[in-house]
Amino acid sequence: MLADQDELQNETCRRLLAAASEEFARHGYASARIRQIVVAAKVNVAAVNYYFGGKEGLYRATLRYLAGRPVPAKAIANRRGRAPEERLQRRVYAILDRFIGSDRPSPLGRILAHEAMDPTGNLESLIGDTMKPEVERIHALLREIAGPDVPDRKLAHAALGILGQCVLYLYARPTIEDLSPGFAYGPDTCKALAAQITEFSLGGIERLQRTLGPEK
Amino acid sequence: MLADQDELQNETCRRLLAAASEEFARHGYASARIRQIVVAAKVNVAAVNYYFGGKEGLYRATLRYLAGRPVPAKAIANRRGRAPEERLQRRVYAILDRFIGSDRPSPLGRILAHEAMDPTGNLESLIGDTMKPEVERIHALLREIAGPDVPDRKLAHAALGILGQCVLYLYARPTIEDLSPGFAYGPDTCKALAAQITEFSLGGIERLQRTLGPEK
DNA sequence: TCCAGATTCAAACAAATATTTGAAACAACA
DNA sequence: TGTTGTTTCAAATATTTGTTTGAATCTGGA
Repeated sequence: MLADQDELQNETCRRLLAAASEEFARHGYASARIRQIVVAAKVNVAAVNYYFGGKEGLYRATLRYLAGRPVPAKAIANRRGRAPEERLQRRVYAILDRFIGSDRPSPLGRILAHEAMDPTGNLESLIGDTMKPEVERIHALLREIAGPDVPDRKLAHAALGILGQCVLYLYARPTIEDLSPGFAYGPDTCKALAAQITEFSLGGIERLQRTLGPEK
Repeated sequence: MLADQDELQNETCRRLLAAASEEFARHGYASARIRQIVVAAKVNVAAVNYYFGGKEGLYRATLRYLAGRPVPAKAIANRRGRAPEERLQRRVYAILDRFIGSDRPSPLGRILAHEAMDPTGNLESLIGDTMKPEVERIHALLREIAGPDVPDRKLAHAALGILGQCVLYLYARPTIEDLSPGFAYGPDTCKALAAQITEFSLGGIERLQRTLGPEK
């Protein structure tokens, strides 16, 4: 078995990880089929055990492989100095782009969703690596926007709400396509959705401020 | 094999359906284990094929069994005459209550989520029976609230956003519990969440109206 | 009581699946 | 070229899982 950092140097490993990402993303750990993976990777069955020690090892390596990938460069440009509202929109866009930016659903996002529905024991670390920082950043931005008077609990809930609006498009893709026919996934949609979600949520925050009573 | 309507008259069938609901809800169709179900139901393995013709038959019967259950009475009280804002909150509460109202996640909701992630071919009818009417009702309420000037596309998106905020708590339960420790699922939470989601979303709608330009 | 049909049961069966194996092919190097 | 360690391969194995089977048990009448 190779060390973690060597996995990507090896052609067989690379093809295996790529194919595994697709398969695990589509069906989740339990329903994913090793055979399907090795066929797609054009690799012999035994390679899985030779390099990764088995299905579970391959799964964990796949998680590392996906979570370790840097987020797309265009999404990170989130310079300071801009208004927090604009930075929020960029954050929202970054999430959407990572999850539904391409024409296909993001493997990492889908695995995360499967893991959330039927945990295999790797959920905590996955969340810690991917969602937690995201939610905390949003929470902090909301604090900047809302000022000090809105209680923290409400802002935390609002941050989750924003996340919820984003991940709905990831989790429930077939549902969405069924509910609003003509909805097309892709980069353009991504930008438009980011604008709408941000707009909608800013309104929500304003109302949270207002219902506190006017400027106590 | 029995006719659909007779399934609930039979003790064995009833126990089987109850156990199947739990197992399918936990793991989804593919990962659910017949053996697990029959052990939980205290029933012989052969009963599955005897009464339902196999795993798939049991699954379909389970879907009928769950989708056919009436929504809790307390949630339906949605009389006309009230302000649309209040009716919206009642709708949101109804969804939350159906999905996360009890201490345990709703089996129907979880199966829906599994089905959305890895469809077995029963998704369309499930959505048609449960989610679609819900989203349409919300959409109509939003129209009442927002007036005629906000474009339909934006309202449709807002309706999905509300749904997204609700289902996040269903889909991503372990994630939520990890992200905001101390969060407790239950009837009280349900009421509080409905209030917050509604409040937040009303703010979003207001802002949608405002960005149209003042009263064109 | 006896019979016929319905239901339950333990065991066997067949199909699918991850894993192992031992030999063959390959690569690096003296 | 010959040798050594690594990688690939087809086939065999063990395990899990849904399904079937045929006998045993139960049930409701004649």
